[in-house]
Amino acid sequence: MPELPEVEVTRLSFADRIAGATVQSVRLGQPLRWPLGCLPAQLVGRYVLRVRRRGKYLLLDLSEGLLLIHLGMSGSVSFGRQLPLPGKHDHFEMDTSHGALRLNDPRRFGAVVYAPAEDHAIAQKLLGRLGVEPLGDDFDLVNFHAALRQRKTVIKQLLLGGEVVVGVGNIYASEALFLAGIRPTTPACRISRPRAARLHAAIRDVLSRAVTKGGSTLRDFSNAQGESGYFQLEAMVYDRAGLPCRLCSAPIKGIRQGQRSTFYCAHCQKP
DNA sequence: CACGGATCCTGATGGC
DNA sequence: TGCCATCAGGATCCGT
Repeated sequence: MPELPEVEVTRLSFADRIAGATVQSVRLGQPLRWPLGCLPAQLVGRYVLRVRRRGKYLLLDLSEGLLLIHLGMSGSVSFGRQLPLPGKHDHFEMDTSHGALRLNDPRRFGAVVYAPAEDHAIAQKLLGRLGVEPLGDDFDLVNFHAALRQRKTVIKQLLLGGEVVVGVGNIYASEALFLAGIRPTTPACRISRPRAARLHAAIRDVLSRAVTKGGSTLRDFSNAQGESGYFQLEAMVYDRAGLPCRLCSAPIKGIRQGQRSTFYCAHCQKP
């Protein structure tokens, strides 16, 4: 579910409300991808300074230390004073003076990790290899094209990898490549400067529009206030195999790349 | 080293 | 309240 827009929409939906709150208790459910890294009781009494985002991670700056939250494939966050009783897939809950923060994650690919302020290594291990933020000033065309030229991997896989640019997941990778007119199977190093420019613009465009629309999620995304972004942004190619291209009516192709589904229009997108 | 594949886990869906 | 195979928005680890 969560690519950059969904994570950012989640952040925006509770960052202001939780800022300044004091942690009152922490409850864990079943194990997530990684252990929390401290005793739940250790977080009690600290307060939440603010909530940032890096790639697909939510970063809660505490009065001492940092809490990293990743939503994995199926995670969603709720924050409120009157949450329903915890269900079987609620695997992290932090009660605060401003309300309860809860992670629901059926597949448990997500994680909540505490990084002590004095231990730089933990945050570094999770965040250290991440590429640039696509909606930030550091995402510039010259560096982007230079990075593409160094990589032999196909462009779809490179976008998903997150080492060049973060936040582009499986849906938006297909969508951005469609907008850029580039076939997902194209080796990154063979993309010319003008085509890299189109891709650069397409990534920013599709992600920023999705944030504005509240997260385009084509399935079950909802933000921390329970508001759904369902189908608010129309997919051009994602999950449309066999259906007519919205631009040229040619049938959309569905293929697999690295165990992930990819969709493209063979007429509108060139190798 | 860069790359491709297997892997973690639960739930939904569709064919039989 | 049928069974089985396949697929799902992520990211790490491991072998080559």
